Amino acid sequence: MNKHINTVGSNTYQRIKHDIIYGELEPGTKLKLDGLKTRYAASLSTLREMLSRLASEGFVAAEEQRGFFVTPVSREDLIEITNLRVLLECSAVKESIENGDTDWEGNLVAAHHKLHLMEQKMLNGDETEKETWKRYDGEFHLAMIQACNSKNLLDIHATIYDKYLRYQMLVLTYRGQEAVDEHKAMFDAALARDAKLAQELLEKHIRKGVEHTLEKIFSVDE
Amino acid sequence: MNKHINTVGSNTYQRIKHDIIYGELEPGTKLKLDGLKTRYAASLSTLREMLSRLASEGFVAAEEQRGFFVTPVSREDLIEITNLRVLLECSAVKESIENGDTDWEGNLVAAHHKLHLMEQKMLNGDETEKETWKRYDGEFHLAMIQACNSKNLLDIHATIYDKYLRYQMLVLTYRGQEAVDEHKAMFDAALARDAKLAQELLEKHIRKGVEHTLEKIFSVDE
DNA sequence: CTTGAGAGAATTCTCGAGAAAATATAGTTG
DNA sequence: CAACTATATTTTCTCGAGAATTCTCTCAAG
Repeated sequence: MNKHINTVGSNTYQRIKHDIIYGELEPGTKLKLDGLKTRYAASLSTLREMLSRLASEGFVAAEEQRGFFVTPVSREDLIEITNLRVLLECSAVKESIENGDTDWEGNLVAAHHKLHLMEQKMLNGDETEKETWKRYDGEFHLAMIQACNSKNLLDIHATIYDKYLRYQMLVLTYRGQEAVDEHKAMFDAALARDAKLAQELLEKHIRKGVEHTLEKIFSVDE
Repeated sequence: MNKHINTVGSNTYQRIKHDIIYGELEPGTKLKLDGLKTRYAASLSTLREMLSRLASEGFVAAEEQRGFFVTPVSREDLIEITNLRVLLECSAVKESIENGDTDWEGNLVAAHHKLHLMEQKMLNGDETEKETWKRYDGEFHLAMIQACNSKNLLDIHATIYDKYLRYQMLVLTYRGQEAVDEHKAMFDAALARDAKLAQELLEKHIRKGVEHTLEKIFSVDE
């Protein structure tokens, strides 16, 4: 299915990134090279190379001569990430709806269908595949903006989305029917080529989801 | 003045990045590790680490098992970069104008003053310090958005701006009095706290500058 | 009881060497 | 002469070791 990238480097890169996003490496944790060496079975040089990459993407904080840390989380950071996501994704969805061809529509229909199936599963109480569900959610949002004609924008968006995803994983709340309806409404607006409506729905959708998250994570502490 | 970072790594990182932005390493060039090793006097591991970083920022293209290249330039890419810069910088300037405190105003006044002095020099035919001029230009634009309250946005903007700068350096045109007036108008709008006007002026300013560049680089070829 | 200095330990930073893969070259066959 | 194969060369990828730096703990002085 998905091509297996076989260098030690890109493998550990993906694993570390995954572990940060999905909370297995907790925010603020010191990433000691020697510890990572045993955990990921890679050499110091290789690890440094990948940590450097993750640092420039913002998942890792690097301090000169003092090592690497998992980037901490904070209320302010989540708000910044959210605003950026709204800005980028709303801009992209407009372009995408205006430029999208038949292939784009096809992929969008498929992505929404897969997401919808998973959402039904979740509504029925099956919470065994939260990670898969979130992946379909991401793929649906990506399908919406795929035709925006800007590789640069899609790249930046992907990173921002992953950062948003990390916050989601810290609580992993499911808004239920409400979110399902929002996805459907956005999907319909996109097929109807109503860019303005899609933008409005998208912004509300994103902000509502994050409010939910903000309350749960940063209600008392930090 | 500016603190000298002394590790071999960050030094070569800065030098390679500089050489890419200022065209000393031409777009598309194959970056052979062994060649870089002699040029920058650093080991393979260190070089790989820094090239990986530059790759994830988009200044270098990395192909699995096939090495590193200076990211190519293209008309489409410049247009994408421009649209992103407009999107990010206009959003940031609005926030900044609405939130900026006295410190922000002070820095902005200083940045505009320095830029203005340099522009006068350029108008008088002194073109010996183009790099300094472009630095002041960048610092002015940064000063405008500095108070936007989003580290994430400022980070992304900085990278996008550097990419824009590389295209500028490929031609290095000077629009003269026109650009000077535009800077002044934006500066005045910011001090008058007229966010909407500042946004409009900024978008026009950016797009005009790029049109100028587009014509010169991609008029015939590629 | 706090503060500072200094030795020792832990950690990061940098390097060159060997393994793995890709590219270029030469040789052979149809 | 073209196309394929085998070999040689180049280049990337990965690793562990040693140097440089930071951190930690102990102990003494005020």
